[in-house]
Formats: sequence, C-alpha cells, structure tokens
Amino acid sequence: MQNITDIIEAYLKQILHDEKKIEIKRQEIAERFDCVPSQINYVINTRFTIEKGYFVESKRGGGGYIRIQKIVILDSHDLLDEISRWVGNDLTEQAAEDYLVRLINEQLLTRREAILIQSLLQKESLPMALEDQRRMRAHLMQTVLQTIKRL
Amino acid sequence: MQNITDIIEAYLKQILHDEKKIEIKRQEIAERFDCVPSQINYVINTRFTIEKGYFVESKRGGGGYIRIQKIVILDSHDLLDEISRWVGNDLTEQAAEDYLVRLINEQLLTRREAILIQSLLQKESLPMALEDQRRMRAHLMQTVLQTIKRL
DNA sequence: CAAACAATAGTCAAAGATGGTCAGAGAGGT
DNA sequence: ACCTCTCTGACCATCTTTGACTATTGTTTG
Repeated sequence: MQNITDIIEAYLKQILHDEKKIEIKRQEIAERFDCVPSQINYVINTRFTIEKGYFVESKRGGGGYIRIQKIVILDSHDLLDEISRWVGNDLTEQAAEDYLVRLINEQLLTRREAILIQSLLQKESLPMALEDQRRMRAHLMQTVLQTIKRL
Repeated sequence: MQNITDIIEAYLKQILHDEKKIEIKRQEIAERFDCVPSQINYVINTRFTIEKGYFVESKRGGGGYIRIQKIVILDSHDLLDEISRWVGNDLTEQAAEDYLVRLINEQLLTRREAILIQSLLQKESLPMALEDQRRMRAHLMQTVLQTIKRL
C-alpha cells in the first residue's frame, strides 16, 4: 500500500467513516498528495464506484467540487425491518429457516453465516419448553436482524 | 538445499512462522536472492500451493504485491475440541469474545460471522438469570464449535 | 447581455510499474 | 543417456501515473 491511489482511497474512506458524506476540491487533494488532478478521478473511478456502494457527484467551474457519499441501501434496511415486524416475539424453526434463505437470496448473509445462525436457532440449541423456545428463537432472530444492519 | 528455490522457500516459510501472512514484492525478493523475477513464481507454484496449505493472492501494476497466507486444515478440529473442553457448560461474555477472536485468528470464522455470533451471545440476547445466561451461552458456543466443523 | 476570462472538473491515451506464463536451457540423480 | 526438477528470459496482462486536451460553470468586462 505505497501507491498513491491506495493512500488517497484510505484517506477518503477514513473521513467517510465519520462523516457520511464528503465534499472535496480535486485540486486541493491533488496538491495534498502531490499528484496530478486526474489522479483523483482515477481513485474515484476505481475505488468509489456504484458497485462498491458509493455515489459521486461533482461540479466544474468556480466553486467546483466532488462529493462522495456511501450509499445506504434502503431496500435491504426496509427488508430487515419488515422481517423484524413479521417475526415479532414468536418464531418457529421452519419460519426461521425460511427467513434465513430469504436473507441469503438478498445477499445480506452468506451461506456459511446462515448455517451458523440456523444451528443456533434449532431446537437442540434451545433447551427449554416449546413456547419459551419460540420466544427465545424470535428474540435471537431480532438480534441477528439488527446486527446485519451494522455489518 | 543449495538451490535457490529451496533457499527462497525456507526464507518465506521462516517469516510465515511468525507472521501469519506475508506480502512481498516480486522484484525485491528476486533482487535479494539475485535471480530473475519469474523464479519467485516458480517457488510459489511449487512450494506454496493450496494442497500444501497456502493461499496466494497478487496484484500487478504500481503498488503490486504477492501475498501468501498459511491456511488451516486438519488441525482445526483439535483446536475446536480443545476450546469446547475449556468452555464446558459455563461461559462469560468476555471469555466468549476471546474465543471468537481466537477463531478469527485461526481463520475458522470471518469477522462478520464472529460479530453475528457475538451479538447472539451477549447478555442482551439472553433474557434470563445470570447463571442460566452463562449456561445458555456455553451451550450456544458448543453448537457453534460443532457447526464450524462442517462449514 | 454577450463575449472573454478564470476556475474547476473530466477524458483518454501513452508511459510506467508490477506480476504471470511458458517454452527451452541447465543440473542432478539413477 | 534419461528423467525430473530448476532456472532463465522473452513476451504478455493488468494496474497506476501522468499530462495534454476538453467540458462546464462562475465572474468580469465591453
């Protein structure tokens, strides 16, 4: 990681870690890192793409800028809240499995992650009366749903 | 062991003995051992294969690199059984976290997986009396340890 | 207000910096 | 001699850096 691109990428992402949106002046950044201005375009085109979850806007001319924002995928968030509502405080093993498959399909979980979670939600892992088991399973699933949002 | 291949292999493995992952510059290593760059590829292709338990990544261009990691294979079951024995049927939140970090370091879990599991083992997720909580946490951890074996 | 000028950012192709491949030469052992 | 493992170098692929030229927007001037 000694190439300028990675250094600038890290610098910008570090700021984006705190601020959820940054606005830079191409020339300023180029000067700060002692590189040509178009280097900044390269960094943005290769490291802050839409596929990587970033939205970039810019303006030329006096008072120009480049603005970078991390995209918040509302759909996923909504889906998680929706599932959370459906789950409530009662969840059967089968329903849990169905939700996990849905989360894999939505690419919010990997297959491995889902397997791990499922193993913890199966009845063998919840040594208690049936009703308590379902309440407990629902509670754990709620935790999972909230945790996914922060991953 | 007088041929360059073996010497370079030994050099890299000696570093891998301490660091669990190394990142080299092909050209640098070639210069250090006074051989052509492609010699390094030969060493990697014959001594650091996936069958021998190594995972290699690389990048070309400016700031390029070759990264070598030792991956865990069979021995992992022993570690899992060992942790299982340590856990027994009582586990505090802190101890759980420590074990998860260990599992991450041993590359048996990803960071995301560990975060998901940890969220399920924290006290907020286990609404019950403290003693029951610790017993329950231990029980869930045992499930995780067994599940990892078949991931 | 239109034209010129200033201040920015964008594009793109060439040069630079690495690593990868592969076929053939070289070396060591049986 | 023959076979296998090593070593080498020419050529290839990919990523980064640079700079000349272009496009857009804001500001000043006639």
